[in-house]
Amino acid sequence: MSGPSAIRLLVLGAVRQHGRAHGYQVRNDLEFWGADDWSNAKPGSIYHALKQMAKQGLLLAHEIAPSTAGGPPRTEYEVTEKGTEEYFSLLKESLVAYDQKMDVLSSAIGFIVDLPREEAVTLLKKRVEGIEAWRAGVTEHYIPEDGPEQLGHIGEIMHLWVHSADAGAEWTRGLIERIEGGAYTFSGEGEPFVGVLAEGQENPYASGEVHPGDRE
Amino acid sequence: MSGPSAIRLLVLGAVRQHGRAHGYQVRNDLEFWGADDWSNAKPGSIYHALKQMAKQGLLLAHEIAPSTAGGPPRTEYEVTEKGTEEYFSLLKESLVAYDQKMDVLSSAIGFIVDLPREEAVTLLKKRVEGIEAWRAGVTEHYIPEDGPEQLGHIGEIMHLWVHSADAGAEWTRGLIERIEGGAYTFSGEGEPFVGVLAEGQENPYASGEVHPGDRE
DNA sequence: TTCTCCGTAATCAAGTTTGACTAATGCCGG
DNA sequence: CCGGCATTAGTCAAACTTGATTACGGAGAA
Repeated sequence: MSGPSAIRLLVLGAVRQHGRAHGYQVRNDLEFWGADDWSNAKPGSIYHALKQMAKQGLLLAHEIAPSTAGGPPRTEYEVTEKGTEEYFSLLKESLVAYDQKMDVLSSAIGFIVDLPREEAVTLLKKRVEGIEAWRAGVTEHYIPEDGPEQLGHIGEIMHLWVHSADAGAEWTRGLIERIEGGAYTFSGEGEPFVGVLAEGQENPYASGEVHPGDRE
Repeated sequence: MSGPSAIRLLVLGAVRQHGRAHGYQVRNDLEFWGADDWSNAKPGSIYHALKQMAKQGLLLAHEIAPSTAGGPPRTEYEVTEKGTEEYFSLLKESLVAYDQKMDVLSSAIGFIVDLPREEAVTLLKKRVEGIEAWRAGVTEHYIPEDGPEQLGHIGEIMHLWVHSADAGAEWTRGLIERIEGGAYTFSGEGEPFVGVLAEGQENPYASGEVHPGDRE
């Protein structure tokens, strides 16, 4: 398992949308997305990912003089060509991979409009097929042997996974429909939707206030 | 977020079912459950959890002479009283916590029969309530402001989460019904279902062969 | 002016996760 | 009897994650 990682995609995508961004900017964007809630987009992970990807040549680091607004000297990053390749590869993988890892899928949805509309649809259809194949495999693998119910309550675990796989497939089909129906603005279709905070814009979802129902 | 951890519950529960177990046994049980697929129950994590919990007094470690069947000297573990407390506390928390963390829930389902039937039902009902509260909070928090659709395709992420929360609630309701309908054997109801490998029994789901649909 | 608090930006140490690796023993064919 | 090879059991370094902490400058209070 352990397919593509959510932070890498998130960080790469956030930097890319800015053209050039420093860690704090990325951190703010991801908070704006709510990604600190539904993925491991915590400060440490973000800065780590930035450095790591810089070391791997996916990002180019520019050391910048102390910022105009206080704080330690900051580093700005830019996505390299290799980074762009990695970005699209991660994005496509994440859309197709059936991992039950919602953070990865969520991240990919956030960037899905970076693809051409038909490609997005194709990938999502592949995703549905993947889920169906997985479902067939699992039910066959875990049920028969000596007839069902040999598993006792353990079977409920499989039940849970299958149920939520079905829900995932259903949601995906809905999304495909909406996209085919013309929703949203995809790559090459004019003014893209920008999901990042403009310089100086306030973050309405800034941390501190916890959404109701969240546990600790 | 970051509620209860799946490995701790899994390891504690596995050791408890054996009465006394060494790491490899636990590792095999969890593989039998498929837990290495749907949770981070990899060897390193298991041995780490064992040592950690021994240090914390939840497990008692017995150093044993080299095993009868080859390999390095092994350590057997036993759950202490404090460990039992932790176990039930983790189990209950995991059943109720609405984290969208399926590994935690799956682990808890595996041990749910360690609770009395009515308590299991009560906890699951609390779980449903929790999901509903979360849902209400999220939809309210992320939708209005300046009317919906301000989010563009980003709204699809919330859509996804809500959709799968609904699926989770539905599954939980189904389970409650089955349990109330008399399914499975719970604590204090006679011969319990044993979900571990007997000494020397072969593991039909031993690793190597990947289930169809799994990615890498 | 000086002190303190706040927002910005990033680092750090402690803990966790990973999967490849080691090591010891028994089994089987030649 | 001896060399591989599978099995059993566990270790380890490298990578990742986390939350607390540091460091800096500016705004306002005293």
